[in-house]
Amino acid sequence: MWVDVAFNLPLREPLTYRVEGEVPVGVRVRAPVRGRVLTGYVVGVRGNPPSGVAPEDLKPVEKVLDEEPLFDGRVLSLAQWMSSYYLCGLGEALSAMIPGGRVQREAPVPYDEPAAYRRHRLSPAQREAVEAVVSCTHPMFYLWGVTGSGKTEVYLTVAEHMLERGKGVLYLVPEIALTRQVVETIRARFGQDVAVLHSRLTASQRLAEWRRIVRGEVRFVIGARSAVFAPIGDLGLIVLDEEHESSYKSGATPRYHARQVAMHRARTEGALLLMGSATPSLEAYHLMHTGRLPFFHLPERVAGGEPPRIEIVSLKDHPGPLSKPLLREIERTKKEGKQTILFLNRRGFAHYVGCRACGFEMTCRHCSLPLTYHRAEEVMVCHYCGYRTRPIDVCPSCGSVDVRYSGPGTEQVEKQLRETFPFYRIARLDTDTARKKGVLERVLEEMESGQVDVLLGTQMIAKGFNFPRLGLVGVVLADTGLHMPDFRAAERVFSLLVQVAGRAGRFMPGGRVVIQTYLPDHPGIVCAREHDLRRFYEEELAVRKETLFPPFSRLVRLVFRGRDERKVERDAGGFASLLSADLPEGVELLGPAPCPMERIAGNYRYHLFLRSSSLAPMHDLLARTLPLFRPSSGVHLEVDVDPVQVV
DNA sequence: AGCACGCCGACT
DNA sequence: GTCGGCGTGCTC
Repeated sequence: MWVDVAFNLPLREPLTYRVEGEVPVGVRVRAPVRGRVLTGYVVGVRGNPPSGVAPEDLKPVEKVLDEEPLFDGRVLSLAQWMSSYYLCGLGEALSAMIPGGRVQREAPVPYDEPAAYRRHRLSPAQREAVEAVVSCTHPMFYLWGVTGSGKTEVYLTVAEHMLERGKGVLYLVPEIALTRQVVETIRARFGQDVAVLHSRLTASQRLAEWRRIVRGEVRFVIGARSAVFAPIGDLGLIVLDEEHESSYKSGATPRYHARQVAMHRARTEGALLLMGSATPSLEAYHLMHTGRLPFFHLPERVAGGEPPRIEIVSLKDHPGPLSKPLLREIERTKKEGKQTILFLNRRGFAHYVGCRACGFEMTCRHCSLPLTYHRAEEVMVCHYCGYRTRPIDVCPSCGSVDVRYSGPGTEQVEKQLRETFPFYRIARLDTDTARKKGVLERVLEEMESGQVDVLLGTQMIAKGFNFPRLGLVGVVLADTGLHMPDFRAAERVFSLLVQVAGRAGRFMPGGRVVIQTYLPDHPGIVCAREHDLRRFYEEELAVRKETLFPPFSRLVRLVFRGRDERKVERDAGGFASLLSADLPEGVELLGPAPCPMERIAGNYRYHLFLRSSSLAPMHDLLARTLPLFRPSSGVHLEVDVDPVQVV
């Protein structure tokens, strides 16, 4: 017999091989492709050789890797949809969906007995929410609830309802590592029917879990982005917690968005997609307020209490990195016997090193980005490619000694904290300090048990943790990212601030938040202070409408990258003219232009955008033109449908 | 994606 | 006269 095999290659069609005996669709095989032997997925079986190729030219499969299929027709049609939606090969889609581990006799995921489950009584609002969700006839539903409003209990109650009716449940979270409590609750409540697709699983363990799911031994799957592909049969519910999180978008080809895949699965498999967040994405808000997405609002915390008071400190009036008002609050918090968390999304000592005399700026030789000064190691580091070089104290361009180190990072703030409060117990958590295994866990434990007065850190401490003695949350600089030419910058800042504020008020009444900024009048910052979400969404929607960005349009981004700038530019221009030659009505071509981050790790980058009110004409155009275009050698083209990153 | 085939510049 | 650049085609 003959089998059609899809490989992790940008090929349009599967390739056909000869095989001995019966081989089902869904198994992996090793087969020769142009001299080398690759692993591919059997996506079709045929009794007769295909026409168009001489049967004697068909090579035999070298080895069949699986006894049992890894996927069925439903997974295959999802892969086909992925391939057409994200404009990638079928094999590329399957490779992104299915774990690539080796089949081993034993790669079991250890199962430890979960703690006993204590059922919580639902509040009237939560019961109402559950009612609204289970009676929903639309394939999607949104739970818009402030931090602490008990969304998780609603998800779990709906999940229980689905499981009782024999349906499967998929529960997606932005980062499984930060969801220990939820995972524990779920395991306690649903036992061995649960598969936890943890980021620490090895490839073989992932595959072992995938097989358990395929065999129908699992009815409940919890995991991050890639868990959206879990082959649960008779799917009843997909929970998408923290819907606004950008980690649901894949950074590699195919650049899928778990929310988009979940929507598609919900529609085609007859399941309900239940999304939730305290700060919905602008897309979700727009759908809710144009009546296309039913939703329920949970405006109050289960434990009651007022939202925290938020103070904005203008760094123009109060010099930083730690202003007088913030230092005063830290001191007061310590005197009350409470703890402080300080956020700064910038590690290292100084983010910018330049010469005041001639304007020389110290940038990476492989990236068009400034280098960060790391004081502990006495080295300049590029945070994009890792390039390291010696710091300067004399300008290499003009010889001036007026070299300025500015743009403070966590290292510098830590230094100032220790100098100001020599007797406080201060801890710092960023990729530099948490590199050593166990440090993260230890510091968080010390924080929980009250052995730390001030915890300073980057994004990695921004979510997922609840500290009972927390009294103050300080945002050292809210503006990071606002200068980037990214149409979602304001939305990101706003949702970070609202999330951070939510964390502060969670346990203690009278919790305080201090936000330092050079842009005290920025709408994202003002609205966060006022707890005025609607106003932010309406103002930001007006901006998007004016500038014609999502949700008022759809985008496809095409990035060209390579070492040779002239070739990259030429290819971007060449493809642009190919596109403009038969640009459909209503599709706009923007660019080509150098990316805002023009060079990363030695690669020059150019991009162009297609924009239209709907995806269909752009899909058609690209399905037509991409096969006609081959980038020059050394140039790579990446297609990003619904891009999130645009720099 | 890789790898081979094939046609134009500077070199033992 | 060749070695090697990368533009183009193909992979069962």
